[in-house]
Amino acid sequence: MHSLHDEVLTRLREFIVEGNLAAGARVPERLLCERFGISRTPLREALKVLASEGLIDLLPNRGARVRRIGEREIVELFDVMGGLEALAGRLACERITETAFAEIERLHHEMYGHYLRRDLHGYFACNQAIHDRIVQAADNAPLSATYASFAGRLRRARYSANLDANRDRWGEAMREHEEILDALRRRAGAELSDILFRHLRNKRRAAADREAASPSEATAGENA
Amino acid sequence: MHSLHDEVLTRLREFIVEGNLAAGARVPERLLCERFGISRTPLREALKVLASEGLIDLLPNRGARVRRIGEREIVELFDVMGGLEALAGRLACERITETAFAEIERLHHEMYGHYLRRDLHGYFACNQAIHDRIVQAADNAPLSATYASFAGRLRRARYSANLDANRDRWGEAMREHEEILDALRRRAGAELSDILFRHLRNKRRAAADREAASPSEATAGENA
DNA sequence: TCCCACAAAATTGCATTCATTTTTTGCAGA
DNA sequence: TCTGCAAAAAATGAATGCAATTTTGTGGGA
Repeated sequence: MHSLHDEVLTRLREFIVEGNLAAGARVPERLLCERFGISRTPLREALKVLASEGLIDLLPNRGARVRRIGEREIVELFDVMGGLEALAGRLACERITETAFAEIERLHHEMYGHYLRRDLHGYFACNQAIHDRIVQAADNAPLSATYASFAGRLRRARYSANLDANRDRWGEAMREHEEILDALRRRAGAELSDILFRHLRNKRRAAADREAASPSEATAGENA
Repeated sequence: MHSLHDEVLTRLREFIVEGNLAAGARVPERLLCERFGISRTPLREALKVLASEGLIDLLPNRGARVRRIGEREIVELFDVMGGLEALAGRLACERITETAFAEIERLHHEMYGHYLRRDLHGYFACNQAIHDRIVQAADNAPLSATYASFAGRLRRARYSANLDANRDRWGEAMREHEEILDALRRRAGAELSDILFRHLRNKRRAAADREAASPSEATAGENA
């Protein structure tokens, strides 16, 4: 689709998710119009959509502001992600093909290699790939879309459970992934569902701990 | 907020969810503008949002059409609802207050009364209320919003698992609700989560069976 | 009768314009 | 210097205008 609105929507979403605008900052219509080389109409349409996605707030007569995500909301978003992954795992157990499972297994072993070599970057890439593959294997379009949307919101909050700062958690996460693979191999849906939710919970806890240790701008000035 | 856009969005969403527009039908901008007494700009903004919510399709240069929901997608939506309720149940076990639980328990007994009296209408009202209370008890804003959105999409498809046509299912559903209340009472999160997902699965299956028995316009002409 | 080409009408996407509201600026008075 | 207020400037919300695309209607030819 070569719709101007859609392109602006995608680009603006990317722009915000990537954190190019400070939290709480005004989203300057005029400036963005110039940046994208369009008039206000399509930009405003995109803003309404982004607001419905929860990325920005729309204050009546006061324009759009990048949504400020507080501690509380991050916890809530993590829990929803956990619920969605739990669902994905359960559905994946019902539908996953042998080849798709083999691919996840391969990624798992590759990830283990990164773990042994203490290669954080490679580990994260595999980790993300595995979770994405599980969602893909669930083969449920609305689920995939919702998952992507929430992942974007969390990414905007710049919350990466940086294991480097919390090495104990790394081993724990690796063990959890062993359980994940095992449950998936046995196609134990309910079990995998439970493991995945707890996995996300632990990830959230690790992120929270890390945040408590070195608070970033995400928490500072939250009630400004 | 007295924003024209927001009011139009809400009204138009309601209008579509309630099924006032036939599936696959064109959404006539001009007509709706007159009906709502507004110009095209705020209406078009609302259309973009509704498209992002999955209620309508936006074809480039061809206007908006009410989204046609096929069998496949209904199954997918039911599964997501199941996943969301499963999550809500788990979170509710962690956070629910005694008074909130007591209210659900009361609704449960009231529902049981309707069941005994074969009062389908009262039964459904209580049933819905219980599920809503569980989501409320989860106390998670993004979850509540997502749940409401999916509920709307399913409602648009006019899928009510009409127990009247499938009396066997009624008893089964009632037993499942006994399990739900029991797990919630024991604050058994993982268990409740599992029961709720299976509960929705069974509801979906009942709906599908009923649909197979007497196919409505929702399935007829799906590939038109 | 059926089919296709072609022009008229309607519809869409986006830009521009206009009225209101908010925000900033400037200045008088304490 | 600081405060309060009024006017200017800017920004927002919505309507209108305009070019481009699609849809509809009609007539000619097979």
